Amino acid sequence: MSQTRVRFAPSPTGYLHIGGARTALFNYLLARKEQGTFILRIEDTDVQRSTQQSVDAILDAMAWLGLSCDEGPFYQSERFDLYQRKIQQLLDTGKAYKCYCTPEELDAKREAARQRGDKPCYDGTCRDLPPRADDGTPYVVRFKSQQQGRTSFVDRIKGRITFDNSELDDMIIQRSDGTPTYNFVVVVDDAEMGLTLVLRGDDHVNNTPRQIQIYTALGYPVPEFAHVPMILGADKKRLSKRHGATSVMAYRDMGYLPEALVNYLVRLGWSYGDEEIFSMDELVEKFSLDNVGRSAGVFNPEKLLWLNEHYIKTGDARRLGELLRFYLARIDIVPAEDIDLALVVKSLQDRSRTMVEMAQKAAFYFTEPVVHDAKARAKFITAEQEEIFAVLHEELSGATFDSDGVEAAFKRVLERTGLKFGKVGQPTRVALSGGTSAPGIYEIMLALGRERCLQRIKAARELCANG
RNA sequence: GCGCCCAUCGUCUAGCCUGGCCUAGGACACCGCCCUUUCACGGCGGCGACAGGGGUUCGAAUCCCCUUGGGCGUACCA
Repeated sequence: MSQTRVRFAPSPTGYLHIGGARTALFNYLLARKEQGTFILRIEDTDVQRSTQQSVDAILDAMAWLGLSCDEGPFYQSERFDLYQRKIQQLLDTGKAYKCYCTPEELDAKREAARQRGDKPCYDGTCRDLPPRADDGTPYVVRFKSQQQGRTSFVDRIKGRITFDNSELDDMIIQRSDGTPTYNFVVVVDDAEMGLTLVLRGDDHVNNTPRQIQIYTALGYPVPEFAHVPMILGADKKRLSKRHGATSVMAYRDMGYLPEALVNYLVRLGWSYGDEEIFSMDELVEKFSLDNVGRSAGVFNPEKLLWLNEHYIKTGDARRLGELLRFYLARIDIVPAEDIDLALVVKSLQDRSRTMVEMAQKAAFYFTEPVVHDAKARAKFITAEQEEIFAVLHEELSGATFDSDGVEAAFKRVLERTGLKFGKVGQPTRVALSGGTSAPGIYEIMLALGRERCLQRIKAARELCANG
């Protein structure tokens, strides 16, 4: 195990979204590649907005994607004592101070600054106040930031980034209710958990200089940073619900395979030459921050769909069969015991872009009696086809039910009736599946098995007779 | 407004660091042809980009500057 320690630190105020999933994935990949440690930390300092439900949703989504952590989940809400001590330490060393300005005053000052066209920074009213006995007046604790000079760091993705310290105001590290704020706890935790690299979203670059100052004030070593670009919608705006689903689990519900989402997400912002398809194992081997791009990427649902199609096409039929059960259940279908789901999957793998689609297309296998599409029936189940069904029934009765066997039986039907493939194939398809658009007829026969085939052909034949 | 970041086909990207191999490669989507028992799959081909302007250089997608465009931040959210 190497020294590399990274983390994913979501705040449980909703489900795991696409952007968060990619950040988690990159961290996970790095940890695995370097045989380091992947830590999961739940950032729930905002007690109001955090819910256990969200925590569970995030955990579920990570498990589904296959992103297992080595340590955690840790909950910041359980570490308030630690933060408290660190804040006191800062207060004691004069690196933080109590601020008695009210939210209303702050808002007014901010607004005034905006009016003047100035940067709306805290003006430092309480910065140099003499120590004051605690008389119950509410206060927040502010970090006394460096005002001279510059703070700069080398981002592993973006290169050197420099901020003028005059840009940084004294931010609040403890609210008036005594709870610590994000920018403070993130530093304490990242340091206490021994992170060697902080890999997170682009939206945090602006927080980095102030965080670096806190590391220094607290005497912690500063880790490396890597800021991954945002994911945008087609309109180049930050990805949100109006761009479609942003929840990872929504993709599972829509019939996406986790490996497809993982593959898509990793390629959005990272590349490895011209390669497009990567298994998790390959990613662990090939992933590197060196090939992560610096610019934001647009989420492209169609490419994700293509990848999903690919993984369905090449996936193990038995595994997909088990997954299919889940999607079948969602449309109230409980597969019959005697039908091998792997055969069903094999017949549909090249025809389904999502598992939801596969379940829909698979429905006919499990529906008794078969519901015939009206147009298809009018055209292919008429008096004209009665003989076909009769002969087919006979041949299938004696056929061996393997792929050579059913094919041979079908060929004999062609010989006996003197008809061409198409003339017999379509009626057969309709009789067996109910429609004209379905898997190959041999595949259907094998999945259905002899009894069901004979039953369905017989039913079709009866329909012919009845007009 | 101010600050930080970014900029190659519609989209994801290769190439950029270490200028010439780039008449800019791959993938998705789209279009066409082929294959074909339906629907699909597949195969082949096509369309399509270095944001603009200045430099530096024998030579720039690659280096520098400006402009433009976009993203992020600017909370007692994270």
